[in-house]
Parts: sequence; structure tokens; C-alpha cells
Amino acid sequence: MPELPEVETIARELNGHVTGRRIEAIEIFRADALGRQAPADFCRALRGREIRHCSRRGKYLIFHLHPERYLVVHLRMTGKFAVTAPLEAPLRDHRLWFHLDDGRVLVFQDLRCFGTLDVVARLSDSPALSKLGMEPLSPQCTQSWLRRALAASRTPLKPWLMDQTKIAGLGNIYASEILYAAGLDPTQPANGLDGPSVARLHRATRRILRKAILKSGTTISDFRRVDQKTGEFQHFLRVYGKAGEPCPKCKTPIAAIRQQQRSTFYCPRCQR
DNA sequence: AGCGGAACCTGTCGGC
DNA sequence: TGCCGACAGGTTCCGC
Repeated sequence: MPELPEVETIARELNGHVTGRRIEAIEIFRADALGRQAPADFCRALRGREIRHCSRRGKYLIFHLHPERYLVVHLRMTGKFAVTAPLEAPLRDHRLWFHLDDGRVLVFQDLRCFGTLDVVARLSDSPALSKLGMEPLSPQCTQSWLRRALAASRTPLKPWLMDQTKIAGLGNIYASEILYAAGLDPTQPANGLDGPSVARLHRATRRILRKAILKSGTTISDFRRVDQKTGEFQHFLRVYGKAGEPCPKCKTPIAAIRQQQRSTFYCPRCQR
């Protein structure tokens, strides 16, 4: 489900709901998300700790706990968090309940059971986080960084943008939208971009992500915010999911192709 | 280095 | 109505 803007939205909203709350107990209804961590160890590592705040790195959500521990969560396709009053019984997609010290419950839901939750003592202990590349909205993500990074690879642009070890946080929706906004062919090799193209890609990446965060992300089927509201960026999508519809700029039908087993949407006329 | 394919798991949708 | 395959916003592993 969620890419950078959706995870950023969830982190911000969780801050309003769970900051300062202590985790009093944990109930696990289905342990897939814990990977090789034993449920008892997982609970023991979290119980009694206070949630100081939530942040995001790439598509990972990070709960900063006190005394120091970190809960590193990846929502994959269908993971969600909700904060609710106590329930009698878990709903079908409820995987874990974190009982908080104000009586409410932080619920982790995940229909497809792809999501992951890991507890680490230090952020540098997380193998997942250590593999991530540049944060696209950070000050370090400059045009010259992007130029050098692109020059090192002949991978087609769209798969390049989705490679989390290069830039962290872009998925299938935003990669397509960014390339449309930049007017770039998703199939062209990363190292084939000239200076002006790199500049357009850099600007489009930051502009699209900032706007998507402003709109609280994209809800296509099941993304929900912590309060169950939908994101609103889907109203601003130009190409994603719009195969056959006219390009907003030139009216050429939007094309759909497969790249690395994922759909790519683009305008064959505007993107070269 | 980089690609295709499969795997993780569940639901939905379109075609026949 | 029912069955079957394709597909879904992600990541990782394996083999070539």
C-alpha cells in the first residue's frame, strides 16, 4: 500500500494519538509480521515502554520508545494502524493490539499479512533501515547528488526510482507520476539523462512528494489514515491507473506497460 | 549489474 | 452462479 507520502501521513497522525502513551500489554492474533522474533520476546521488549514519537525513513514507520528501543514497521501492501476504544474481539484483519495506558488500543491491521514489525535496541541495528538510500526530501538530495547517482546505473528510469537502495520511499504510483511530471520516458536508462532532464526529475520528485504529503497521501483502494479518513492525492494523479484515458496535456491515450512485473503508466508523446 | 521469476497471503474483478 | 486466472500500492531471494 503505502509509499513515502502515506507513511509520512501515518507517522504524523500517530504522533497526535500515541505520543507519551505507555504500552501496557500486547495481544498477538497472528504472528506472521514478527518474522523470526518469538512473540514472547517481542512482547517483553515492548511492554512498559513509552512511545516518545513516531517517524518515517523511506517507507518504514519508526516508533521511538523509552527506555530506548525502536519498533520498525513496514506496512507493505495492506498494513494499517488505528487507535480505538477497547474492542470485544479482533476484526478479521487485526494482527496485533497494543494496549495503551490511557485505555485505548493501537491496532495493527494487515489483510495480506505482508507487513513486518521489528524491535531493535538501536536504529543502526536494523538491517532493513541500513540498506535504504537517499531521503528524497532531505537537504542532501541535491541535483548534483541525483546526477551522479543516475550516472552510475543503466537501469531503466522507473525501476531505478523504485529501487529503495538508491532513493528511499518511492513506489509504483509516485514513480509513474514523477516521470510524467518530469516528461521522461520510464524505459530510458538512468545514465542516459542529460543535465536539463536531471533537473526536471529532481524538481518533479520533490514537488510531487510534497504535494502528496500535503494531501495526506493517495487512497486507491484501501489506504486509510489513522482516523480512517482517506488520502486525497488520488484526485491529482495524472497517469497512474489511467491506461487508455487521454493525456491531460496532449490527449494521447495513456499507455500501460510492464517493467519488472509492475505496471508502468505513461504518455508516449509527452515522455521522451 | 541487472533481469525474470517466484515467494510471502488474501481479496477482488473480469471473462467464460 | 461458479470457477479460474490475473492483478493489487512491496520486498527478498534465487538463478542466469
